[in-house]
Amino acid sequence: MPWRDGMCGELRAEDAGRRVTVAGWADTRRDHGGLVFVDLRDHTGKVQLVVNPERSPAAAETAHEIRNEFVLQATGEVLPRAPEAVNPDLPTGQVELQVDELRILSRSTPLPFQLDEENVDETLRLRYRWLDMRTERMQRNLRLNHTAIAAIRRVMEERGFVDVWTPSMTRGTPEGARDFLTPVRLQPGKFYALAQSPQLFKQLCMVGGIDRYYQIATCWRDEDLRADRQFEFRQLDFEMAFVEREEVLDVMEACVVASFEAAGAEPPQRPFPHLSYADAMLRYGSDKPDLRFGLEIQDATEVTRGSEFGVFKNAPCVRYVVVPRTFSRSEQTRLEELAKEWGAKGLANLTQIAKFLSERELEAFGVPDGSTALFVADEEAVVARVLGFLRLHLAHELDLIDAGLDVFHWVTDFPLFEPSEEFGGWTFMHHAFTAPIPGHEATLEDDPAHALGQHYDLIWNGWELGSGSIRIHEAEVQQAVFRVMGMSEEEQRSKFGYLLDALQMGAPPHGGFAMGIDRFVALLAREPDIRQVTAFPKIASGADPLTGAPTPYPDEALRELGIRLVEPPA
RNA sequence: GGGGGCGUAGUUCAGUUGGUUAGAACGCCGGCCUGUCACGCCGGAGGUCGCGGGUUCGAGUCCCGUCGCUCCCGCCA
Repeated sequence: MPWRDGMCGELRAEDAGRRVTVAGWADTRRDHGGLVFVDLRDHTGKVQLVVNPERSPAAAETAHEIRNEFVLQATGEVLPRAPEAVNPDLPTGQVELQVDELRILSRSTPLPFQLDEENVDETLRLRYRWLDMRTERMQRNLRLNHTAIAAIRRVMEERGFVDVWTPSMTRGTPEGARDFLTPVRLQPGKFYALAQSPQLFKQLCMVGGIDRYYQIATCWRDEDLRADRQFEFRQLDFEMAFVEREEVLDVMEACVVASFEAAGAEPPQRPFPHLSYADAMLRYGSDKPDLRFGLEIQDATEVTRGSEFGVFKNAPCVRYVVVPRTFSRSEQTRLEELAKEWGAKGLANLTQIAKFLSERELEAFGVPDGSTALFVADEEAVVARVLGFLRLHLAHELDLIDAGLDVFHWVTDFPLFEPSEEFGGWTFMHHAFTAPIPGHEATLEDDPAHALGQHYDLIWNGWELGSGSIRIHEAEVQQAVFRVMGMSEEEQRSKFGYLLDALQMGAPPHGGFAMGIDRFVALLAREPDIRQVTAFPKIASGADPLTGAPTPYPDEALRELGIRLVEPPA
């Protein structure tokens, strides 16, 4: 005897007359004293059970005991409902199951929260995630997560990618995010790090002739949690040998489109538009701009050079945004406060500074009536950042974003290096393995500031979905990059000797990409954070409210690992 | 590390200028009910107002501290 031979949500008018056994959870019970109605729910939906004491006295007796979320098994006859009893709000509303046999398979205590209640405290939901998972929302999200990954795997399969498992426990990378450390009993005093990404292993797969590698890879980073960040997350990680950038982007776009189609959503148009890093910073003040709205940043540096207006006169960079409305005195003050929080010295409103400007300047700005031009003058990086934040802030404040839009685009040609605030000198912008764009190999050591890399980011509505690059496949170039970062020959050997060795033993040109799956699925599900598409996420404090982890360990266990606890830093 | 928001019944919330016994809805318990579908009706239980201190004749309400949750900045190669 099977537990069930039909699914609750799938019964339809054409099933009338069938005898079926269904099993699931008691969603609601309407006990009329005689007749009892139970909405029985499984992951396919709900169906109404009718327990009639005249038809089955034993089932009726059992039915009175039913409470919310009891697990039930019911056998009976699918019958069409009388016309006036049809429930048009339920896909199964044409029929109901007249119950002959009813078994309570499992009982439930009253729940700590109601499944149909909205805005339930999230820590409580996570503490009892197995209940939360029964809601339509979580069922939809977890299944969408699966659907997207399944679609991606089909794309990779069709294109000849090979799923190769790479280690979770690996060598630490002190210059990246903080590592999660794993002590090892056999090697006391030493630590593995949980992989922040399979980056180097997938490159080694290319050297090993795998040609096209992919993995849905779990990655760990010990940094503060956010709406779009957890300690551990999965990424679609792939790498290809003998490819140009466009082939990599093509694979990634195909995965995005396939996921949309599998999810039953309208996929974005391909190919996705490209935007250079320089353009993104100039026009949007961000390397991951949200392109669902305008408010493009305008450059005024040429026009204001030598201006009579003191603030503009000697500023290395002057830019502005034109906002299609005017602001009150207090609104203007508030915006200026925000600009200062973001690092600006001030925020100039054109109408207030017009008296200091020349005809030529005023003409160049050409602000229409009813609009406001807001200026920032400072170092270029400060101007870009402040106007970038301001642009986003105003778009939300003034409701300029069409929530129905999905804008995908690439940002390309990133600088290879950025000034290192920690050490002085230079550090890489993304990672140390990105190849310079052709022609920049020779000069990168003399002029690191202007070396561009073959790096690309995929952006969806201002969220960075992932990034990739054409990698360095020549040991000399790799060593030049390490030297720019201030690494000695010895340091290079000790940290990355295995990579340099591999690059000297027949490394093909190669490149790849990594996309955060959870972030992608959260956006696809229109959820505000990745916890809503993750089965068992941690909360912002870094704890797991369900299991109570992390927990202290007894001293004996630590001693075996050669570890003694000290007071953590304040 | 810094800034903002929140914390009242199992849940979601209300709680006036500081004023008697802290309320509602849902859930829960008991009773009635044969066509309901958020069933209905009657009755009932349920509170360390996050915690600690202070001001006051009197604190859910004001002040200080603290804890928890959350969003953001830093951080996230």
